[in-house]
Amino acid sequence: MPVTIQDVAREAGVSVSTVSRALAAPEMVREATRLHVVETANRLGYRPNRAARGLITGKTGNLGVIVPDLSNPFFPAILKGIQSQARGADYAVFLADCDENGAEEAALVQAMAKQVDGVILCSSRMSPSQLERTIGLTSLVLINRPVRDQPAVIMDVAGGMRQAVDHLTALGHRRIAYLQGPRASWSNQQRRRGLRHAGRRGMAVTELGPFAPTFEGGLHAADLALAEDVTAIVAYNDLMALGVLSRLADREVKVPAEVSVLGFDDVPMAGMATPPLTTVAMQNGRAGRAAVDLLVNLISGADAGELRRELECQLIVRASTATPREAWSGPRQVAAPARHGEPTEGL
Amino acid sequence: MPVTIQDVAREAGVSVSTVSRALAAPEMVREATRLHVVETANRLGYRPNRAARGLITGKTGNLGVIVPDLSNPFFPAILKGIQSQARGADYAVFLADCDENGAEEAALVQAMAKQVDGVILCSSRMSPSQLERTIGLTSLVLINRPVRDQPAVIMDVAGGMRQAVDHLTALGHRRIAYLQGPRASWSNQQRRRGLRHAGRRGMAVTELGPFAPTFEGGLHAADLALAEDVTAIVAYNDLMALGVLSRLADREVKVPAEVSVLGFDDVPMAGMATPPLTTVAMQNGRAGRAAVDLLVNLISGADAGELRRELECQLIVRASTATPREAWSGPRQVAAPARHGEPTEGL
DNA sequence: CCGACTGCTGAAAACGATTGCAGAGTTTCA
DNA sequence: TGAAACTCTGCAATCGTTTTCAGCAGTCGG
Repeated sequence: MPVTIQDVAREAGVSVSTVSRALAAPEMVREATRLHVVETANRLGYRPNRAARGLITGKTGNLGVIVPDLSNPFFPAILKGIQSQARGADYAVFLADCDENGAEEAALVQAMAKQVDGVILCSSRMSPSQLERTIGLTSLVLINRPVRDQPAVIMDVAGGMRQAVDHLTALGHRRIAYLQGPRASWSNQQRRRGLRHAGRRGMAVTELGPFAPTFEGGLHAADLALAEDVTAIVAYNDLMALGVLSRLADREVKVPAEVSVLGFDDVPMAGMATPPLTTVAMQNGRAGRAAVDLLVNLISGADAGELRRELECQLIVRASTATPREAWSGPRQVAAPARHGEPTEGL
Repeated sequence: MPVTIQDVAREAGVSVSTVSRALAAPEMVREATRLHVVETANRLGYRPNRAARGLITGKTGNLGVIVPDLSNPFFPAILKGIQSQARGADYAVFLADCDENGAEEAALVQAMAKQVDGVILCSSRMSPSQLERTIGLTSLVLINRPVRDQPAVIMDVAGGMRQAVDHLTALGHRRIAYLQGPRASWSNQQRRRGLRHAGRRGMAVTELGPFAPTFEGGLHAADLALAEDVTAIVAYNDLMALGVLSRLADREVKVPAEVSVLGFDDVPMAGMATPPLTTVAMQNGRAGRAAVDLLVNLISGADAGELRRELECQLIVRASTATPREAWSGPRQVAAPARHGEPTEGL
């Protein structure tokens, strides 16, 4: 029922080869013929069968994307970038969710390998050995997980952390807490690396955790952080930071008057929290687009292409950070008269 | 380089036909041969080329999914359901995001049609005529948008609204406001349909809007709602409800002591808001799974399958709704002494 | 003992595209 | 004018699979 290249050829009165060339290699056929063929193809609504094409060319015209968890708002943002860039390059996108499971992720790549020209792995959860085995199954581009000389898009998280540190230093903070995410994760390592900058700025950092990188993890971590003698809390990501904010509100600790809170990722919710969360924004959309560029280059064999793309992070200053009015120390008496310092908003 | 059916045949000392049958139609080959072939195939790591198979069977083994906007937390939840169910049925999933644009959506279906066996449209943004034209391009299953006798998964939003109304009635509310979402949207229509139930319960409903179904829309709507003489605010969705919550907090209106707030969707953030939001939960994961079931049935031509699947909604009572302590009326004096009614939490 | 039947296997024709090769025109140049 | 060079187009092979059809061997009934 669908219109094939044969139909077009018959209708246009030429051979299938000519049709194929008219559409794919314009310079190989006479201009008049080309126009005629193209017109006929359009009139019939011909669209080449990609499976058939793939069979002979060995290319599928598809890209695969694997994310650890779709319900983590961090990934849809990347996905949108991948989507739009892939569409522009005339690739379709296969999506799979590995449920934070490295083995599942490896299996998915394996299953996808034959149906795609390459795969983009977002924040891969695979173990190094799994990853090592997976490389070579198909063209791979990693996001946020550099491995040897594998093409990758990485975000300069350490740089982002340095911005955060400088921001807090400038405000006058001298003692801060960092709430760790999953200890093994590359992102967590990078944040800690950036934290070393704090020492050079004469700031004392207390590392707590690891905690679950979730809202609940933040609730949990908040109490521990309050028990430390710090004036600012830097959370592994925004979800945790939101948890911290929530817990502090419950305990009637004023943010940012008494404690400043800072997150990572700039998820959509960050700007809507009370107070709006100061956070380190990642360029997720651009990361997705860059990954597609890298992958397309890799596929087309243009080894001239760069192998690694590093994206800057950007501190977004909102209302959850301010100059430390006073250090928080020890448990607070619930009924203590609140000092209504105006919240220094807008900084 | 990849191992083909020919390789397996040669290695096993049989013909390609036999290999094909051994793997796909076990009853057509002798048990001993089958085992031998299967063993050889596994040993060589053979995986059939789906493009080649698709060429002859006319089936691709792929499903397409189109969502209006990935960054809307409502859709990833559905997507996860689609994912896992599709994987179980041995289908791969093509994903596309139409950026809330009906024309784009139609174009995407068109582009996908040849590469998939069927498409799932989540909350389609197409106009009726666009949709009408799209039906027939490929097998189509709709989520949250019933059209004629097209197979669809729909959520009983009206029923959910009735639960919400009953909940508020039981608490003693008599005057509520409903903040509309996009007026043309099916979801909005359904919520309004459910609202008619309020009349039968002797409750007065003020409909406001339409507003943008976003956090900002909620900020906007909150002020208008406060100007009405109501004790509860029902928002089109959770994002709006969160906006309302935020705005009310800014204006120092206590929720739920002074006004109850209620949302729809139960997005992950709803439970993390302060106060945690009472909301009508949709079974997104199940909706996704059901859509895949419907689509697979449709594809396999088993017309015996049901055409429409209706899923119940479930009111999740959290802390943003309570008995109306007093009606809100007129602008509040900012410095008025707060009556610290304990927030009746847990209801 | 022969024919029909059954159960299993292999040869070959598809599916829809791309592409190397060769042939048919047309132009160029001696 | 003839041959060479060059353009353009068609034929046919090819990709990896499924599926139809036919064939072979063995079994069973008569």
